Amino acid sequence: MPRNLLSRTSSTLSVVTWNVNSLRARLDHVVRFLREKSPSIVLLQETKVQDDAFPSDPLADLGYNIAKFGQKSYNGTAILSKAPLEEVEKGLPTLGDDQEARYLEAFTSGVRVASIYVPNGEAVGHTKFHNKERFFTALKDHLATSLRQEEPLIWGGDYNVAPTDADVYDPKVWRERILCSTPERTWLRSLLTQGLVDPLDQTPEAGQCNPFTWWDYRTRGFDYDRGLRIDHLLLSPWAANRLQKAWVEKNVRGWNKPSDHAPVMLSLTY
DNA sequence: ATGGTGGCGATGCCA
Repeated sequence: MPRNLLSRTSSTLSVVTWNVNSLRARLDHVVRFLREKSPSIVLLQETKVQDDAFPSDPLADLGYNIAKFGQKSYNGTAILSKAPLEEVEKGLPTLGDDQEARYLEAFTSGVRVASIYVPNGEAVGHTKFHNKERFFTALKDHLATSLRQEEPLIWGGDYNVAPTDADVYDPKVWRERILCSTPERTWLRSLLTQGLVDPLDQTPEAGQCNPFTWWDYRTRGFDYDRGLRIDHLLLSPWAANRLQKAWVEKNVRGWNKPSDHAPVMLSLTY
C-alpha cells in the first residue's frame, strides 16, 4: 500500500451553536465552555451587544478569530473560529440594508458557516409571525444560492421552530402554538427539502423525544425538563456525510444564571 | 396559575 495512504491523517472539526441570551451577561459561561470543549467553530446568537462594545479580548485570548454582527439591546450574531474567517457577510441578501442582526456568514476551515437567529414570531397570525415567514423565505432563497456554490455548509442557530412533536415535552400543550405550528414547521422543513440535513432529528421510538435545547425561564421549565428542541445545526450533504456525532450540552443549562438555551454541538471528520 | 423569569437599560420591550 502506498505510504501516503498509510500516513494520511484525518482531523476532527467541532462546531457549536448557542443562543447565549446576552454575551456580556454570559461571558463567564462562554469562556468556561470554550475552555472545556475547545470547539473549532462557535456560532452565537442573541449577543445583545453593539460591535464596538463586543467583549473580544477574553475570546481572542482563547485563540479565536471573531466576526460580529450586533445591534443595541436585541438580537445579534457572532462567529468565532480558530481558523481565519473569510468572506464575512452580514445579513440576508433579500432583506435589505436596515435588517436586524439575525444572520451572519463566513468561510472558515473549508466550510461556509452561518449563525442564524430566526424571529420568535410572538403568536401565530401576529405581525411578527409574518416577519418570521419573511425571514424563512429569505433563508430559503439564500440557501438555494449557497447550495449552488457546492461548498460544505453548516447553518446553525436558534430557528425558533420545534420540527416535530418529538421535539416538544408536551405536544398537546403546544399544539399549533408559536414555535410548533404547522406553518412554522413547513417553513423549517423547506430548508431540509432543499438538501440540508438535521442530524438530531432522530426517528423516535414510541414515547421517545429528541434532545431539547431550550427551557423557558418563566415556567421554570428546566426544573421539570419541560423543553423544546428549537436550536439546530443543519448540514449540507458534504458535511452530513462526514458527521461523527451531534449532541446537546444540556448540563450547561443547569449552570448558575444560565442562558435559557443549551449549546448544540457536532463533530466532523475531514 | 392566561402568570411566571430574565436581559437591557432605565421603561417598557422582547423572549
